[in-house]
Amino acid sequence: MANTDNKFKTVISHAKEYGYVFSSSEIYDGLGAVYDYGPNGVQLKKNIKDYWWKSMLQLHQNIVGLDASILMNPKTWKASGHIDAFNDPLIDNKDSKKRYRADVLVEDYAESRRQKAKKEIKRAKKRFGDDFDEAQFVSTNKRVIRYNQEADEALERLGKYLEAEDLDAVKNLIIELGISCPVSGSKNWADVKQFNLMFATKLGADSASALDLYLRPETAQGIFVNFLNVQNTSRMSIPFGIAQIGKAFRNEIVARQFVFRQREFEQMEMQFFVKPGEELKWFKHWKEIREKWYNTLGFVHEEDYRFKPHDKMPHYANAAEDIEFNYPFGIRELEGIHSRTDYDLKAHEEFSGKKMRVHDAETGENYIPYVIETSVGVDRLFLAIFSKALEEEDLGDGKSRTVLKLPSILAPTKVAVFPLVKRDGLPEIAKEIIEDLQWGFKVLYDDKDAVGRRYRRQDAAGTPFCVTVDYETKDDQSVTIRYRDSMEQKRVKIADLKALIAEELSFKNWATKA
RNA sequence: GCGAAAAUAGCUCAGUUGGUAGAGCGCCACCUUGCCAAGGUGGAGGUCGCGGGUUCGAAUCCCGUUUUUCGCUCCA
Repeated sequence: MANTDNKFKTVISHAKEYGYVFSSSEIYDGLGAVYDYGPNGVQLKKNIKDYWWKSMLQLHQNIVGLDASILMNPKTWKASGHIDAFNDPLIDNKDSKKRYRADVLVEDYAESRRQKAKKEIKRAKKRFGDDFDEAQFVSTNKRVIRYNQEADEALERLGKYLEAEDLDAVKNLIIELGISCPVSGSKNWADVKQFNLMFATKLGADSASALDLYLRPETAQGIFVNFLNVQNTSRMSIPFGIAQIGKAFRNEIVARQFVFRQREFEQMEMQFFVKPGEELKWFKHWKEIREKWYNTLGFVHEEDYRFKPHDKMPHYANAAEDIEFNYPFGIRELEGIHSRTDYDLKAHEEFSGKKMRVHDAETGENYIPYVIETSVGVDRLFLAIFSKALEEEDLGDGKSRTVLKLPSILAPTKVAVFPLVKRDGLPEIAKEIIEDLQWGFKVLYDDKDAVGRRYRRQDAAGTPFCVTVDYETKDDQSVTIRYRDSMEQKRVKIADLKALIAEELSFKNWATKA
């Protein structure tokens, strides 16, 4: 445990030290859970997005792109269910001025009942020793039965009231159960209120007549409301997909764990429209595609990531699985793959009065397509890739090196070019090489310190290739290329350098890795 | 939000029972060296997270606050 804590801290400080991630407005003490991407970070993030975008758009003839706005007509969120579902019931204690989630208070109460039951069992176990029959005791002991019953009943009623959106009943339940404020012990509760996780804002400079808006809490709705536009203009027919990368905003009550859970975050989503009844086949299909995609980045199934069906189905889905990644701080969600049925398009048809349908040439019927969604958190993927890549590698003889083994296709800087020494015309040759390579790749020049130290510096920054110009270069136009991961060196002609690196960074080679 | 821990130079940290801020690395300049980091000389850089209080005197003690990490909860 201490190990994983350290690993996460190492990841965070390495990200800062090498210009990947800074905390936002840091000189003013930052802002809770908001982060900025530095010079290397922005490039890595862009490369991740490009790799995903190409994998979706270039490799599928039936997927097209879209960039919808962050601001949308507020009716969108009524139709999507966010205004109703993106709410948490909160309750304030009037004495302590503390705010709690009303449902959690009841759940904590139920848990404390169960703890009491467990205590009884423990006590009995001690008393009866080896003869103790736990199952028998649990089903006959009056106090244990009562505690467990009280817990079950509280949870059952809570569920019923929340379902009915009866907030007064939730408050009365809290009072009836005698739940007190964990801080002050007070039972002086205010009314239960719904807390909205959407960022509210206003459209219009005149605040009196301004329209209440929300920053989008997910990018998906931008795709759904544009469904007809895209379908009509791109000559797509079912099945086809719409892909989008963009920011979304959520007023999380608790935002934490570095860039993992932020209030402002970026999503990469593809909504795939299919015939009703075929959705589970496509659901499986996209799971496989996404699995292969992660494998091309060197992610290992079951070791780095796994598929996890949802415990409770979202309101819009009839099948839902997460891809969870093994982060330094635990296994957490990275991507959601959902079968959203016709929930969204149907709702938009209802609320807008516009037909969200496609024509089936075979049956002659018009129908609302079903949707399979794959949705990745860009910042989460960034963190997954970055933390997996960061290694403290043991080189033997008590030596080690810090190396950031980013997939070369994603690395911010592709090549660093060094003159072995800073004289005798070697820097000039190095700069000539850079002038040529920079048309294809992000290249960097460094002539400070010993060359070995320069290699290590690039290892830590994640640069996959280093090219060194030495005295031999002047005689035979050859240089050494040194590989970050293996530390091996190869002698190549300057003329062959560009093609060699292009091959290493080829999208085709990466995307078709097994 | 509750509970726990932390905050001193760009980074990692030291700083004794309160007595005027230190090291290593990094950075800049010069010298030296030259294929896997940590040679020499010189230099820049800190109102010790912020605000109060106690004290003749606070990085150190007390209170508050902000930020970060961990546990509980939710999501991409």
